[in-house]
Amino acid sequence: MTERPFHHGSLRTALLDEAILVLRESGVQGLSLRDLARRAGVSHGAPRSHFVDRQALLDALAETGFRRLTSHVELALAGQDDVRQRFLRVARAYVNFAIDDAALMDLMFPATPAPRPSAVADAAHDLFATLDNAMGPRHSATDEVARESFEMLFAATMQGIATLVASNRIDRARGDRLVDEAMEMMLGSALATRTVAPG
Amino acid sequence: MTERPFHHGSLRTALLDEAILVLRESGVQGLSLRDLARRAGVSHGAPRSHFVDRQALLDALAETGFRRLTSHVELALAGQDDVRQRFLRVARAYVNFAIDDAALMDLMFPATPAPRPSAVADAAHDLFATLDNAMGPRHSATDEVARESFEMLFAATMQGIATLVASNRIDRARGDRLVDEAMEMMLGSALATRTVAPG
DNA sequence: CCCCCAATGTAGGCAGCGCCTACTTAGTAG
DNA sequence: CTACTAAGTAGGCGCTGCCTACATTGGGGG
Repeated sequence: MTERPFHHGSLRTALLDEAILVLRESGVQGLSLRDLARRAGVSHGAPRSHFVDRQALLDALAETGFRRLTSHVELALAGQDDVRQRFLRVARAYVNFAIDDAALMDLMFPATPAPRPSAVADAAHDLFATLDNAMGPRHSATDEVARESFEMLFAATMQGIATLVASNRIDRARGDRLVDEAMEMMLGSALATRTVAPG
Repeated sequence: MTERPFHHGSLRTALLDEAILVLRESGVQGLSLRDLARRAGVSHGAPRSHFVDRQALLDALAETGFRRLTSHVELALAGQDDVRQRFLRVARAYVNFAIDDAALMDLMFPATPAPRPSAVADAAHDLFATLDNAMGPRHSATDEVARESFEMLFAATMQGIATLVASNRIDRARGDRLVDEAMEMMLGSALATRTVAPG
């Protein structure tokens, strides 16, 4: 009577959780719906009840990726110390996430973009809104452009460092130092003084 | 008698050229050895004479990618104007390449790295050696670390900007401005003065 | 000059995959 | 209790990568 029940109960979550592990292990190429079904102990058609096709699974993974990254950033933002320390923590959190889940980042920022479900777009928006809030209150409308530039440059630099580390071009310790240097450079720049630390 | 000859003559090159187009059109997921064979007008087993498996094709693509990017950078370096202008041109060339061939960049900097043929590693090394030379003669042994940091930060930032543009997070024009701002920031930093423009 | 051989391409089979359809089971709402 | 729906099963289709056996070709050594 302790047989596996007909209904899994939380197959969708189980598939996503397992997919994250496979993604870390074998990349997106190694991700197969049938394999995930086997690992979950269900038939090969079962995932279709939760994901209309493979791309739907990848989109769901991207969404959870954005949400996890957002919560990491929020955690890094907690605390009352100065803006430099906070940004440094955010940068480290961002890069560490992007390194540990590099294949997931490729799903979040795909090289060949296609129209995405609004849930993914919303999750992505939330991440950048969080980064935006992290910079504190706005000071003037004219600095809005500079502020956005700074945010994009911040995200781009962290993403780029993570890419170099993930692809084994530089090792992790070197990447850590690079993050520190990048933050020093960015926070010391004129662009930053007009946005993050005015006056 | 004007039949297609039994031997293609330059199948390997034809496959690689066609693969670049498919890569731009459909990404790495859409790249199939059998499809490439069909496009080249040969049987589905023919590519095996030139690429032992699919990964070998991807590796060859990565190698040609590094070589093409290197030549773009070299072209951007031509000219006698000051180091700022040269670096700005290199940055634009790098970002434009990474945007136009974003899927190829993923093959060059894979999220799930595996041991790669020495030909790929050599081509990658050549690219970074070219970037290294672009910074002009070295000034002191103690600045060697700062110099490498600057190079890595340069590559990372450009790669990150390209990723944001390629994945449609920011548009191309915004990316162009971001490149300018990034270069202004990097060349104005203390790290740069210790390496690129000392004194 | 010719013949043999290595390189190149052909043909077919195998297992795994994504996607589709028809069917079954389980939980729930009326 | 019964109907309806969500969730899972089972099987088929065409595609893929990879493997093996075989055919064709062109070039280099006897």
